[in-house]
Amino acid sequence: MADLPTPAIPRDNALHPRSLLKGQQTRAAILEAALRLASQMGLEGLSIGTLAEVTKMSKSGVFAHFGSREELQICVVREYHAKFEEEVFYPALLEARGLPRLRGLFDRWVRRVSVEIDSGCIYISGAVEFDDRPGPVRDALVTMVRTWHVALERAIRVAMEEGHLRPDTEPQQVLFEVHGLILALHHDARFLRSPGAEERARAGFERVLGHCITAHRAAPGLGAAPPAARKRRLTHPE
Amino acid sequence: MADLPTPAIPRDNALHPRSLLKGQQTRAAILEAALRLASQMGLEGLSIGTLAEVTKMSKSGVFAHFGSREELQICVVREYHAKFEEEVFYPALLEARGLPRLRGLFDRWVRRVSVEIDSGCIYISGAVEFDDRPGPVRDALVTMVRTWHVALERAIRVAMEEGHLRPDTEPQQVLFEVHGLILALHHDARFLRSPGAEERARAGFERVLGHCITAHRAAPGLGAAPPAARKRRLTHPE
DNA sequence: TGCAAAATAGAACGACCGTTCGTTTTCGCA
DNA sequence: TGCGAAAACGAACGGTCGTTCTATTTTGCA
Repeated sequence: MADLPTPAIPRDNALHPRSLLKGQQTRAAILEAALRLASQMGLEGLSIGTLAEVTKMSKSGVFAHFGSREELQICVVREYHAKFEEEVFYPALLEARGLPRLRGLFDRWVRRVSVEIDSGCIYISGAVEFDDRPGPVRDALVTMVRTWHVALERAIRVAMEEGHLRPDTEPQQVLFEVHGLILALHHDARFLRSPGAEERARAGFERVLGHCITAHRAAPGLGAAPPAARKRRLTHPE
Repeated sequence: MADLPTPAIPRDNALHPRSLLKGQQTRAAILEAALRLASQMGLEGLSIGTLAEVTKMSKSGVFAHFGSREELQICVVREYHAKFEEEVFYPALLEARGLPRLRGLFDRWVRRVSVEIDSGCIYISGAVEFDDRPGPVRDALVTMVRTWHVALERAIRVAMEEGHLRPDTEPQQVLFEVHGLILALHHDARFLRSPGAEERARAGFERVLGHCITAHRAAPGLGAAPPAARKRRLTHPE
């Protein structure tokens, strides 16, 4: 279950060095536009016609790259996952094991949702759109979110092992509450457009930690990066 | 700014006693079906054609009662608000001022979201669907959610006045975190379908309260109902 | 009981949707 | 440079959508 099955990228051809074959690079361009569109209108609001307009292509031209709207949606979900990995997960791995890394994960998560104030988080909107619409799109979404949850839970457990969090901490409970803070941030900032949501999310995080932290004032700082961050990826459960 | 302008109910005609005029009662039936449909498919997924099938009417027959799809959506939002008021807000007013009432509000809120595990909360799904889609539907949603937030915040303040919560409690912060717990409950139960979400939400609530409670063990109980619960309604801000 | 008004039906509209298919253009490589 | 393959196009199909319009039925009350 290592990772995303990289879809149909032809072998690293030794001849055509770094330039993707034409098809792949327009496909990438379409996907980028689709990601932007889906962030605004939701995965269900993503239409091939609009996508064709934005990319200045014909509907059938766009369509040919994915074979069906559903496949397109799934590709968008995977693309979002990759971006999320890159911006939130990987950078946090460079911070010291335990509490600093956990803080790093949350901090980048908050930042991402805040940045997305006018673009929308596909995990969150997708969860609502597909919560009772079975099918491969829903499955892909669930897999991605579960992956992220597992990664977060692991970070919490590591913080316990390192002695930063009390041994009686319940990782699932902490995860639940922290995720709630992010959802509330998304709701208040994006929907209600009430200011101060980001600070409230951060304050809430500190309060959640305050409950299970051992060394009070363990300097919220960023310890020096560990010598060699092990190459690790988010891996999908099951 | 008292309340919902009761829409177009003809004067309580002394002659046709309790039976609504035919139009009003089929309108009510349509609205009920619409509420059920919108809970499953979201406000955007609500279509007049499907609604006509469900109610065994013609599309134009359904349409005539609302004049536009947008009006229908707004009516659904208002209907949901009324139900929410009835099931969550009013009953909690019968409990003792302060902490008991606050607990009552949260308890019923949780119960509602849990019951809705297979029906969907329109406040939550609507917030995601309309977070960047301006218009009267979004406005109606925001108004309703704000109303509920104000009511909750007032309950928190009352608990402070009663001395149940520490005077340095920040009502907005508590509200933010409690709302996050509900959103996480909705997400985990409905989307991830992970068991135990309800208990985690309740545990989180107790932990949030634990931070600002004064008299530890103030018996989570339900004090006798106050002699005369003042007739109060959720009133919309602004 | 009868008549005006209200409620419902039914057909049709234009717009957009995802998808198919045959053609034309462009690309990648010998 | 030229040729086969890949990519993009453009028109069309069947379907659903919200909405409009004109009949037809049902209702409420004199």
